[in-house]
Amino acid sequence: MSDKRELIIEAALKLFCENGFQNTSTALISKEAGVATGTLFLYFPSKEELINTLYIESKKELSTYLKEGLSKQKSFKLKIKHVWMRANEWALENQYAFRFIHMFSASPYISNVSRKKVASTVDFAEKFVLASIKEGVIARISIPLFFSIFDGLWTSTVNHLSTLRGTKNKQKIIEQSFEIFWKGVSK
Amino acid sequence: MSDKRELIIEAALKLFCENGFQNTSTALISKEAGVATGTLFLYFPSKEELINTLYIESKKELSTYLKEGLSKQKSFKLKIKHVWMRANEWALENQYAFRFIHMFSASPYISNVSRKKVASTVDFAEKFVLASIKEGVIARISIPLFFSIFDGLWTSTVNHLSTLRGTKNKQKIIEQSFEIFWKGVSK
DNA sequence: TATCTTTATGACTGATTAGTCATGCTAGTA
DNA sequence: TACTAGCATGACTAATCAGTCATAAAGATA
Repeated sequence: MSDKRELIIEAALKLFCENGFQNTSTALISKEAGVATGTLFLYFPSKEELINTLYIESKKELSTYLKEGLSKQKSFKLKIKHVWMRANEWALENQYAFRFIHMFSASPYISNVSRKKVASTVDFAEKFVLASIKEGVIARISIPLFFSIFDGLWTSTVNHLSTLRGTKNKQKIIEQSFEIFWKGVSK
Repeated sequence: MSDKRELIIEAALKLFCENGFQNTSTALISKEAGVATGTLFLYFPSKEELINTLYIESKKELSTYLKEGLSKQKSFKLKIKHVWMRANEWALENQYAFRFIHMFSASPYISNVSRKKVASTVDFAEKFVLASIKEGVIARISIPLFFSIFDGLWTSTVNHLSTLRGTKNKQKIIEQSFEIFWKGVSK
């Protein structure tokens, strides 16, 4: 992957988060990235494609990060907690990417193409969540609802964290939120 | 309030939800509303102001709807459940307004002005949530985190509901989600 | 009916923007 | 040094859009 492509991605993520899709022109992105206006269209056929790519790649990065070290966790609770902790860590370390995913998910830009391309983001979790329901570890709810709740709690936790200062404080909130989630979904 | 103003608000809500802020021109909104392009600017000084107004008025409507009949509920759990049920009902009945609030909250458009103007949306709940924490009914978490979690779970529940068919099914999910929320936050 | 006020219209404009393309640059090869 | 291939440039353009304004219609008042 080219150096300039990466610069454009970084710049676009930042500007879209700070000013929204509407108020971020391709010229501005190029300027922020330190490349010519034409260069952007060398790597991305259109602004919309750039936005979709940003989403797909951010989701992939997140997914990879969540899976790392997962197999070491033995119990279902530990597995889920591992994913929870890493999801929150990732969001704090990649604030622009996190906010972008959030913005994009809420917007109607999501094309069917991108929806499908990232359908596998939580695939890895589906198996053990299903297994846990069968084992009676967690309440009898549908998998999509389970993921939806995880996602909603994750998002609101991170949004809450961004209003706080202090690393220790944040760690405490992340643990607290997980306990709330776990109390809620476990049997 | 003028008739045309209302038509513009309805049209704008619909189009913004369907096409996003970027791909919805003021001309298109006027056309959908059945008024002249100039008329929009008679009621709203700018597109941005229109967007802000949409947010503020939707939030106010929601807030009013949530408070209705609240005083009849005796226990804290019943009060919160009342708010939860009405929040979900409102979202299903006002899908565009709900999606708009969601979109807008995720976007950076939120100006400080609108943030302040709607700060009172959940004011009414603050008192009895605080009281309940003191009474030991719910876990010792901060009020903002409590509201953040409520909001996150509400949003993800409604998003999940929109993928389903059948009123009875939906009602079941709403109850299920509330139980998860309540198990999570209560002591 | 005549006069005044308010509300509505839509053609128009200045500014902005996504995307193009002819040209330039750089690095690899011989 | 001469040639080539592909990356990079930024001035340019066709299209679009937010917002204006001169004009007109509709209501109100007397």
